Amino acid sequence: MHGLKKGPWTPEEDKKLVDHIETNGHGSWRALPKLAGLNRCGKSCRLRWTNYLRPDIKRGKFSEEEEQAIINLHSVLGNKWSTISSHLPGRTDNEIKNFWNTHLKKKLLQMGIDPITHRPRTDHLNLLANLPQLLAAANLTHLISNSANPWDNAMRLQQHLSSADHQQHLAKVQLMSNLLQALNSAANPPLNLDLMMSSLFGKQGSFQDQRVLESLIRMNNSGQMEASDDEIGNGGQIGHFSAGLCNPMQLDDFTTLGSCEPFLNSNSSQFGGSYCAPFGDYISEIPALVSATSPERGISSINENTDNSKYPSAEASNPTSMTSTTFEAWGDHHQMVDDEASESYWKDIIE
DNA sequence: AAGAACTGCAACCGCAGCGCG
DNA sequence: CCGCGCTGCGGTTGCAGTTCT
Repeated sequence: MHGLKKGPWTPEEDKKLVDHIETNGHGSWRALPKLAGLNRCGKSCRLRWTNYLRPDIKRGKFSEEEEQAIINLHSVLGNKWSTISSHLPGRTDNEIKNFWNTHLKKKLLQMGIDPITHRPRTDHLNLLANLPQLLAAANLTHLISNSANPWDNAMRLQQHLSSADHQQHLAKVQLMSNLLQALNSAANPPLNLDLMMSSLFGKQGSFQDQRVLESLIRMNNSGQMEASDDEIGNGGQIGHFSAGLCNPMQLDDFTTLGSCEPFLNSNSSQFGGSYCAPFGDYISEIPALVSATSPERGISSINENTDNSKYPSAEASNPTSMTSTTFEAWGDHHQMVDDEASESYWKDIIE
């Protein structure tokens, strides 16, 4: 039909719509505009009502709990905004979609998490430069996803963030990252391991700490870490590793990194994820946020029980080719009770 | 102070699914 | 089974408000 009004609604139009629906219900949306005396299409009326005028709509900022719920639900459901909104009373799919696109997506990206796959990003190879964020994400996502009830997450998160122990680990990681930037500088002299160990970890440095550092230094001194032109152009970020590092022989040097649990968290060994990263085991310790599958295929694979190879493979280098799920990613034998509770919780939601 | 760039949100568009004749 | 109309959904756009330069 010609001449139908489009664009923002006026208060008068809103009133007409509300009055009509309150007295008659919406009935057929197509017929409604005529009955209500509105020069709008039915679709526009429906949208206005469901996204804005409905009396049960909750307006205002999303709470931490809602935020975590959205992240968890999105990791399982993908962009099923209406399904997600059905689990958040008073929130519309449009509002959640907007909130995701404007806030949560950016937040996850900043944490080094791919908002589509909910896994740590592998699209940029300068992983070391993002180590602090990745590890923070690993710790955070571990907290988020190990809860049987997502509403508990905010509390857990808060407790965790105040943990001095955790902050100490992050500080170490930050130091490591900074150190590696220095390693990658133009001067690049051979390095004194003992000096660095004492600087970084004091006399308390563990054997694991030392092994990690040794590996990094060995890489540096043997010239395996190179800064790309792009990264130099990016203000001298730490160099990425040459593609050759996905070669198993060279990866041998990195397997020691898999044992650096102090940098991750005390339970990091439970993460059985397996995707290619220049750091092999080390990065594979970091879990997906919730689902290790991309949302597009996540639901159908919830019940799969694929055996992920421990080491990077060509297939595993493609995040979208992952077959493991969240629940598998938590994997192995640790915290089975929590994991099972979590799995059933999300299964319930999906069903 | 002014213009540019960015951000957030309401609204629109096009498509898919469903029910009905 | 097919076509049609309706509804709901997800992606995208447009614009007002805010921040930056």
